Amino acid sequence: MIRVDKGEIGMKSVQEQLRLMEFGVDTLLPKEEFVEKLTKAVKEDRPLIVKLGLDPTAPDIHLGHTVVLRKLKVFQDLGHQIVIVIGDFTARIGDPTGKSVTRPPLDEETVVKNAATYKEQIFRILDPNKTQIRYNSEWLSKLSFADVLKLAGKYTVARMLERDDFHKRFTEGRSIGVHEFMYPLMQGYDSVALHADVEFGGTDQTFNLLVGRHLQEEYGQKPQTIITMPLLEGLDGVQKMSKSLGNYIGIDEAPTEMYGKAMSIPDELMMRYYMLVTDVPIEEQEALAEGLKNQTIHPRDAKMRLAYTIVRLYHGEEKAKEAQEQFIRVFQKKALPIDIPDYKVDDLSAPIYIPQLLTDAGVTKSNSEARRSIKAGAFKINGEKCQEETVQLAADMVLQVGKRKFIKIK
RNA sequence: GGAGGGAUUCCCGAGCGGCCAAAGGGAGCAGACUGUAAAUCUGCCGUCUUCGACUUCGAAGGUUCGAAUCCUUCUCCCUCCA
Repeated sequence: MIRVDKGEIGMKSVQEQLRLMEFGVDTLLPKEEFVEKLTKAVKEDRPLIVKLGLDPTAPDIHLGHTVVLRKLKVFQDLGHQIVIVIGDFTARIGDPTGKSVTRPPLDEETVVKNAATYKEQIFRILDPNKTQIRYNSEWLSKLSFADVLKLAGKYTVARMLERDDFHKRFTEGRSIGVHEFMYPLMQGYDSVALHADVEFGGTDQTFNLLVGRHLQEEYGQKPQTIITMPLLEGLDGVQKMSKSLGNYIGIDEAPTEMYGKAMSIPDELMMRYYMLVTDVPIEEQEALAEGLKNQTIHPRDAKMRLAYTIVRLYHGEEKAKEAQEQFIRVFQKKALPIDIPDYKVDDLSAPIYIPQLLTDAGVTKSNSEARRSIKAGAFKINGEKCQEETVQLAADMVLQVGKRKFIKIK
């Protein structure tokens, strides 16, 4: 059983809490049961135990991951108890969700390392003093084979096969390891072990979350409420944000980088980003949406505020301001950025082969790419287009490739 | 266990002895236009100081003046039968 701090739950009415909780969620079910639970919690001044399970696979958190974390933060601010379960034990199987093949298990060292990185990044959103971190090996590794059999007996193969990805793999003749069936059961058992009142996840987690409900009932507990958050589309506006697709904004990225990336999201996604990855109050979001609709607010300005807000959340007010100024300077006024990275050149006395220099400086990936850029007219020296490959350079010259890559010769 | 099909450049996908660094599409990059949005048009899209050279078509060998294309072995994937 989980230890909980008391005393803060009654601060806001059930109605008010519900409004904040529900904003932006994909599904919350079952609703009435949750309202009942929440009402009781407020009355008894007993925080809800809100669980989020994380698989310590990819340790770098991007905005897509923050969707769920932001909502948890809302719950936390309302006084509820957040419990992050790091699936160190389940990682040995690998969540089969959405996968068409069996995932390779992670070794222990990687799991530990990833978990540490995770924790650090999670706490940039959640309050570490009010968040519990648990590892599911804590209870799962203690189960005997008999316990496991009992657990496995609570669910049927047919129901497992209802799950879309399993179903697909099964009908397509792809292999499903028996142990993969255990994954949802283990995740569900986490809820049992923690007596979770609520479990969060992405929409792709729905099945696993439901298994948790089922198991809790089987073990004589009140089943948890499940809340799923939408998957955030990436910068391309189509596919979900993910590192492998390169369409993400990492929460560790530099302020200007973050700001720029945020400005490049499609207009249609703007309000969605506001809703899912910022802390802008609901009323203000509604006002913005209204303003955009009747064209009293320029989409660019709304997006600038979004970009500003995102940077502010991870780097603070000051950096956000700087990033915004930089953006206006470079992209609206087409001036040079404030701090251009220096690049030392040993000998400026003779003309220099530019492609090599650009590649060495990390501005282009290869000499060939650099040559192409120069040919395409994307290369500028001090703002002047230059199509020569070998150029006599001087100190303090600013070389530019494309719109956003600059270096200053030293 | 048996029979067959396949593996091509970031992805999909043509090519099936020379004209192939390899069609086409997607993604990406750049230019114009803009609000670093969208849409559109244009160029690029293996590496190399590039009218040339070098390394690529699952891996290793072989045949040939010449192979992504033919042969052998190996690895992996798929389909059907049991």
